[in-house]
Amino acid sequence: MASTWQDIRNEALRRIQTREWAPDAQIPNEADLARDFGVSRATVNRALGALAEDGFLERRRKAGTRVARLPQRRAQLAIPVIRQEIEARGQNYSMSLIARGGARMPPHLRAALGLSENAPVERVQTLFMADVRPFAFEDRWVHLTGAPGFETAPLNLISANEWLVQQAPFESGTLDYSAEPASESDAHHLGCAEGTPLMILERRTYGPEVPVTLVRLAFAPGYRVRLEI
Amino acid sequence: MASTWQDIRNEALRRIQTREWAPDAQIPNEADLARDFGVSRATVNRALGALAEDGFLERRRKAGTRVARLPQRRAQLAIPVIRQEIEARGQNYSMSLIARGGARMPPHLRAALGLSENAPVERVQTLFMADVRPFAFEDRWVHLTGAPGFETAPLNLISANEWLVQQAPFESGTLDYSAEPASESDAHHLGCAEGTPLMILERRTYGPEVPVTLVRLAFAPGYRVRLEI
DNA sequence: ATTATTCTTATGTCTAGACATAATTGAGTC
DNA sequence: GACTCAATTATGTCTAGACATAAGAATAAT
Repeated sequence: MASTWQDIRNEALRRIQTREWAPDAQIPNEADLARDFGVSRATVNRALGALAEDGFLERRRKAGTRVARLPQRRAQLAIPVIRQEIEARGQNYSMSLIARGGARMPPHLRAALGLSENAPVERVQTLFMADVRPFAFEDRWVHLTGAPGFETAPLNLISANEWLVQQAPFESGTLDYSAEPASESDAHHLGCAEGTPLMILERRTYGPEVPVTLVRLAFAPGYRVRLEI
Repeated sequence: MASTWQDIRNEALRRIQTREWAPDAQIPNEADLARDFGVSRATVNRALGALAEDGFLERRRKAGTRVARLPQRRAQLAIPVIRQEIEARGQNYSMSLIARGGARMPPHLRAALGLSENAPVERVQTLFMADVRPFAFEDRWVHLTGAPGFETAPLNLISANEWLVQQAPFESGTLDYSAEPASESDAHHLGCAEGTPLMILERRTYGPEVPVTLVRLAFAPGYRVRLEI
């Protein structure tokens, strides 16, 4: 008879899915539900809050709670830390630093990250291997003001990715996946033919104050991005 | 002076980011933090729970709370409802039913969805347009037991996707993105050269009891999947 | 030494009551 | 009718206290 907040959430979800609570319709308020279920209002609040978090319900003070018109579910992707991704497959992770240095950053990339003309940047190119096969080729620009100490990071020992995750926790960012033909450089490093369709990830991350890094990752052919719902 | 649970969360996050609470280290227990911050334990619990949800902390009963070794942040993707995606760009959505009927489903696809040999399925092929340009080509298999009434859905008026979302709310599923060369069929419908790199989405959805649908979506060249953090 | 059993402890959750806050509703005014 | 302002109301959150539960730690039995 004792109901946990998960029980309430499951029952509410069932009513949504069976359309007992129709899309866009108001559902009873917390106080009434609490009475009906025989629990305290805090418990109902926890349950409905979780469903709102997951996009099944829309809640507004005074206006009440309604079922989302399109149950816009969100898929979650654990941000790829390449080492973990490789190790999760039971393969052996390794990486090698291909190139590193303060190159001139092309204006369109500068603009994409929101950097001024003379902001100090460093470019790092890394190849990641799963067992003996190339897994991904990374071309990264790091804004040194946004990642102090990066110039002296031992990138032969730890990948730029992991160094940044540990040393310069970011606040926000975007990931953009696209399908593109392998460039000459991609093909060379990944050992595939030029023009082969590759999954490309472009990632931008921003710290509390300034942009931190812009990354272009080219994955070896056959790579899949999996999201669970 | 009054602290909300968000204040506590922010302060905890600050300590994590400044490494005042180092990765993998234990942090004080809820009771102590509650005393220090001058709030109730429930409030601390709410704050730390949120940080655990976001992957900054790992919590286990009795063992206590520790800072995640790698703060594995999760990116969220709003599940693509194609009409919304097109309309969000300010373009005009339209679609046309290319083919529909009860074809024989290839064994490997059957297996992928977990269907038996004689489960009734229907195949639907749809082309989605943004303004006058092809946007995506959809090849969908629907398990009729999992989506009762689908045989008579007016797919010339409403897309299979929207019909299913509204009529057969699913429980779980997977999305798989990959980069593949355009097949002859893809190229024909999307108006690109065969072999052009395309973003492919393979989506499987399952109802409470049975599999519902397996979809392969080929997006026109240039398509990007964007995730926000 | 190894295994089973019993503390012990930190998190997980529920309750009842209270106040805060946003937003709609309705009343009163021009 | 259009506008302003106050009343109302549903959600958001806090508190203090309580019990539940998982799992590490200590103890007892093999």
